[in-house]
Amino acid sequence: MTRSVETLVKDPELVAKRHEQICQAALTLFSRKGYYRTSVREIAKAAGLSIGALYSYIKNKEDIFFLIYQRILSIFRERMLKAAEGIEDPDLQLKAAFKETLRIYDEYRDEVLLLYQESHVLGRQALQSLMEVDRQYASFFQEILERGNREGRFAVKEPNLIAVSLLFLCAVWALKGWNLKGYTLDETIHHLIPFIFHGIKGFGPQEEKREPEEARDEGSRHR
Amino acid sequence: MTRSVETLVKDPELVAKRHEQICQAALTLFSRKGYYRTSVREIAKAAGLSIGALYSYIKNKEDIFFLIYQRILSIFRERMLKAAEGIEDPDLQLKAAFKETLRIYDEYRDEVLLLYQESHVLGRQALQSLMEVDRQYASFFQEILERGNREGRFAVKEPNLIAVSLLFLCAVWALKGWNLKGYTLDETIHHLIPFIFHGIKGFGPQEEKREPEEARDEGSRHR
Amino acid sequence: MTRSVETLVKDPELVAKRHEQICQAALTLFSRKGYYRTSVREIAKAAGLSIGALYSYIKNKEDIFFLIYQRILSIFRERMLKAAEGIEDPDLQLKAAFKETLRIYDEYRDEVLLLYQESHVLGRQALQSLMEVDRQYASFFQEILERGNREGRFAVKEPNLIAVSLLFLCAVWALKGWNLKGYTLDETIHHLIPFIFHGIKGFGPQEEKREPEEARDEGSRHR
Amino acid sequence: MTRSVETLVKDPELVAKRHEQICQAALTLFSRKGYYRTSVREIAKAAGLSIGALYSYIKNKEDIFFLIYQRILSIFRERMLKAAEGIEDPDLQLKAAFKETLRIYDEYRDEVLLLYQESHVLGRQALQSLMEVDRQYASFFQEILERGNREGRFAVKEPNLIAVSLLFLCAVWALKGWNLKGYTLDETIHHLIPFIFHGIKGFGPQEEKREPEEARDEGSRHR
DNA sequence: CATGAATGAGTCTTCATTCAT
DNA sequence: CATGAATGAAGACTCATTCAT
Repeated sequence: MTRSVETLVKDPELVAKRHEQICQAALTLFSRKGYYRTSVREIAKAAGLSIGALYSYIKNKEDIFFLIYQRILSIFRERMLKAAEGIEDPDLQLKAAFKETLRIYDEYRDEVLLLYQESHVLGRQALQSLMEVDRQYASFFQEILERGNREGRFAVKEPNLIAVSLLFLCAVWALKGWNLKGYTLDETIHHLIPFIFHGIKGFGPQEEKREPEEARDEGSRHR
Repeated sequence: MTRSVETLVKDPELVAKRHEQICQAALTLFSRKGYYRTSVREIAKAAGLSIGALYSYIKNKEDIFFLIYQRILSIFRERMLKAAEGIEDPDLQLKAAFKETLRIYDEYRDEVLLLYQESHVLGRQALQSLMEVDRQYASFFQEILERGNREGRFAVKEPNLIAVSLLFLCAVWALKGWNLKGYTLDETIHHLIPFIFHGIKGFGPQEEKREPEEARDEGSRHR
Repeated sequence: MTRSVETLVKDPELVAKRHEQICQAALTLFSRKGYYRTSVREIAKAAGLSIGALYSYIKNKEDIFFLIYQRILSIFRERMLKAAEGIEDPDLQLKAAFKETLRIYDEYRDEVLLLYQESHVLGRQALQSLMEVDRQYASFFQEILERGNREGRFAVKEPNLIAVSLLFLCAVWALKGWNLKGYTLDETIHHLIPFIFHGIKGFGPQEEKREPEEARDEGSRHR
Repeated sequence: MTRSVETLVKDPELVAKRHEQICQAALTLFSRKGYYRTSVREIAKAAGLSIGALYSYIKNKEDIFFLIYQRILSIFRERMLKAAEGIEDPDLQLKAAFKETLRIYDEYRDEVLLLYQESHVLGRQALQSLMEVDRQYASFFQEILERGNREGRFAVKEPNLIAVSLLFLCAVWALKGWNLKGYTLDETIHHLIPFIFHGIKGFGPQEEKREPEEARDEGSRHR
């Protein structure tokens, strides 16, 4: 967060445009070959820039990673907050947040993998801010849980711990997808939510509130 | 699994001893700096070997990674199976398996991190076998769940999906530990298990079976 | 022939210039110390390039060898064909071809030595094309011999075998020069030609056709 | 010649036996892969010795080459001298010497190739002595030529030059054999001798002296 | 005499980064 | 702003040779 990518070029629009190109190109390459196996030359070529030009928009190879990572975090946060905002019912809000996060992680699976696999590329500082974002993200879940507790809807002894776990669980799909090839994303969501709510025992009260707007694809038929 | 590390030196005892040294040294370095930031020279020095000597016990830098990864997998499988074998009650067996896995992941946190972060270092083949092991590991959880279902103790619609998720959840501690600094390992286990059994609703039947032998550290007092 | 040297740098003129530098430098070193005893670093230094720069004009160390060898072959073929073309009289044409080849081999003695001594550096493919060129070169001699036979001027039973032998004989000077230190190149040519025409018996018809244009340096005084 | 291979082991018989093993093994490898591409390890293994043992019978890798080369030279000289000794008639003696040399070169083709291709491996000293042997070998041909001249049988203006050329010509078969695949060794000899005697004109007196003892395989029928 | 583990200098090669044009 | 040639430090790996057992 504190850190930023210094550019030689000053025109902010151009910078934004170029950064977009660079991220696009680098992400594909990083996903396929990993950060270290990808050379700056390749990124430049894939981005349609000369090396010289590339280096007018970044200072380091690390910067490229940082660029991607910044982009991801802002997208994630934004989308998730938007998806869950204004929902009063804790059950529905948690569901919405969880579902959206899974969807995002699915959509940005490459990016998620990158964050998990190559985050050590980032220096201390950047790593700290990544963790900070993660914590914020988790605390968003935590607040829902706590509200649910207060309203007598949840019975979560350690909301912090469970929030972190829930957020982490969202990454199963992205990180262990190869182990879940039998399921679609929606099926995964569909079956994961009851687990989250009632565990493997699954004998909690069954009368769930319906979410009218999404009844088709994952609705409340389950459990 | 099929693949093995060819060595110039033939004495198996010496090879084992040296491989131990190498793994020890490499693991520390890999954990601290990542695979690519660690040079073979450093590993050699840390292992107390000359580069030449090191290279008579491995063929590649990749081999070093493979060595570590082989070691981890065999340890994990063995310990987990032993910890859960012979337990009749599905609740207790699942608890035992889950707890042991978390404990192992804690004990071998560096290794787990390595597996998650640098596994792309492995070529196709090795990667396949890693996935295979993961699948086996998961299917062990799956069988417990299925037995629990049959005996009317669990109500898990998709044992496969949930098994993968449970296994994945074991990695929270190792991968997100920095976000759980407030908790000890035992606390984490202690609070995660009810979540797994009853979800965030937590209103399932509360009379849990005690595990006589381990009542002290995680017993059923909670909830 | 098919194979070519890929370069990172694209400007063809620059590439040509650098390749020239590299060949020059490498040839000297290879001649003095052999291919394997010469390090790429030395070549770079001798060529006035940094290693990095050198490697943007070649892909391999082998490429350097290939470059030299390509250069030699094209020079040789061109010069020899030009020297002998358009001569009607078989005696004179063979003489011209033989003399020119010896001259070339003298001028490019280092290169010839390299071809004989280090050609095994080349992979299968390049080796094949080297042999092919050699065969073409020999078949040029063969055609002269066959025409001489048809015109009743030569009596060569196996033109192919003798052509190969003649071409090979051209390499004496380059390969066994140290054993012929008493002779100049011209003396060598001067005395080798009668041997080729009449053998050690040397009692063939003595009235040789003069070659007006070169009467001075090697003329028909001999025999 | 002056130089010799120092051995740690003192028993001369054992040394001789081991040297034999080493030469055998090394020759095969050198022929296939060249001197530099062959590692001492490989030689040791191929010779059925441990590296340690190998190094008790040589001081250097170069020594191995020297060993082979010494062996070749002594064999060559011995066989050639024996083959030609005591023949009075210069024609027959030259023929005998030439034929035997070709045969030797054929039999020891690998070794000949080695001498031509890798002789630069030898240091100054060894190289000098190799040249010396070559000179001696050539001067043997030279003496025959000179005697032939004196007896009015040959008309060789520069016996030295022609002797060197003749000796060199013997190597065609070994060095350019791949270009002479159509011919057998005997055919090659059979057609090369008339060339040497009468050149490409081939119109010298045809009444050749027969060599009674070898009339079958290459006799004077030809021409 | 034999063994083979150990040594480490040296090899080829890559790649992030700079800077003159 | 763009280009891309140049730089050279650093990396993985090989291999001749030694020496303790």
